[in-house]
Amino acid sequence: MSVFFSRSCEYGIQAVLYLASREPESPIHLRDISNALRIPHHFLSKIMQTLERDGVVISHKGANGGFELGRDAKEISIINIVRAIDGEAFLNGCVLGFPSCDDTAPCPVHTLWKKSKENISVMLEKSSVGELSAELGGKLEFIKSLYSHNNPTKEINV
Amino acid sequence: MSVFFSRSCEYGIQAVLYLASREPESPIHLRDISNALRIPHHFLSKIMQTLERDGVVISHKGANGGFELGRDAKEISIINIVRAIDGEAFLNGCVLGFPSCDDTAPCPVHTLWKKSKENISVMLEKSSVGELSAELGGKLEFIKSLYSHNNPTKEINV
DNA sequence: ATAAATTTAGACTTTATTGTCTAAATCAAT
DNA sequence: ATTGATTTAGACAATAAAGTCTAAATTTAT
Repeated sequence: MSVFFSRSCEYGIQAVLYLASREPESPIHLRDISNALRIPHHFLSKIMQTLERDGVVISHKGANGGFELGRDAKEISIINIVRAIDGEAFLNGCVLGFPSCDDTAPCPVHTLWKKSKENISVMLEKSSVGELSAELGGKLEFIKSLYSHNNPTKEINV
Repeated sequence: MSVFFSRSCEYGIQAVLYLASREPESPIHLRDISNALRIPHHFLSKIMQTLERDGVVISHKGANGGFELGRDAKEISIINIVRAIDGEAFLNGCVLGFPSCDDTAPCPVHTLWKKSKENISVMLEKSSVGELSAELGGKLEFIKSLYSHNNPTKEINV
């Protein structure tokens, strides 16, 4: 697991990037996403529901259903996904776990950690998933390549 | 819990900082540490054993036993504690969980994350626990103050 | 209307982490 | 030697996170 996000959150970010990479197709079936990203189908289902409630994605039920981005890809940042899934507390709190650590009673690494947090916030806020997927040359090639070393052809979670 | 370290790791860092802050006293009883830091006694015991195996601390059994730093406080960095407890993988791997993300096949935030990682590495490597506890005006006052809002006097884990 | 495809819901299982409890081993002081 | 204080060991429990399974609800297409 990432040092930073829960696995649910990782999956959510991956799925939204995948949707962005396939625009303007839509909607995309959950099974397409879970197959492409090797994410357990029903697990991803719950994550997508969370993102739906938060407006990050829109779901369409029934035959020919699926998911699409909730708004323009340029208007969705990673932070929106993280907030929806891991909540607000992910960048609050002392990195060493001291309960009352703050600017007035800082823990030993408080100042250093603050700088790192700023960098991370920039990473999460400033780039939209539209930009992120476009930078990679668009489309879904980058995601496919990220799995090519492991399971070249096999589909799972069927 | 921290966004970054396991709770075990948080406790380990806190405990080592506490030892550094009380130098040159030694050894310090486990119960002193767990009381001061509100850490479950036997849980901390296992963490200290892990740190002992890694040479970060030295234990003394029996009456008048306790723990002391395994070497000069200037020679111990947070990274040493993290490596001992959370292992090597904590800063490896893709922050989005893509299994083959690397410089040649980067995920969308690979480059941005790399910069953040560098900042965090500096934080963890460059400052020794000696410096960190000294910067705070020495001694353990900073740690006491970090709990003063909660349980002013009560001792737990007895 | 019916059937097929899909999302939604919720119970359940598995696994990892965190925390608790009891007892044994070790050492210092008397 | 005995006692008391302490670390060490390991079984166990509680909680949270991750993953699986079955069935219901919804929608499109025929």
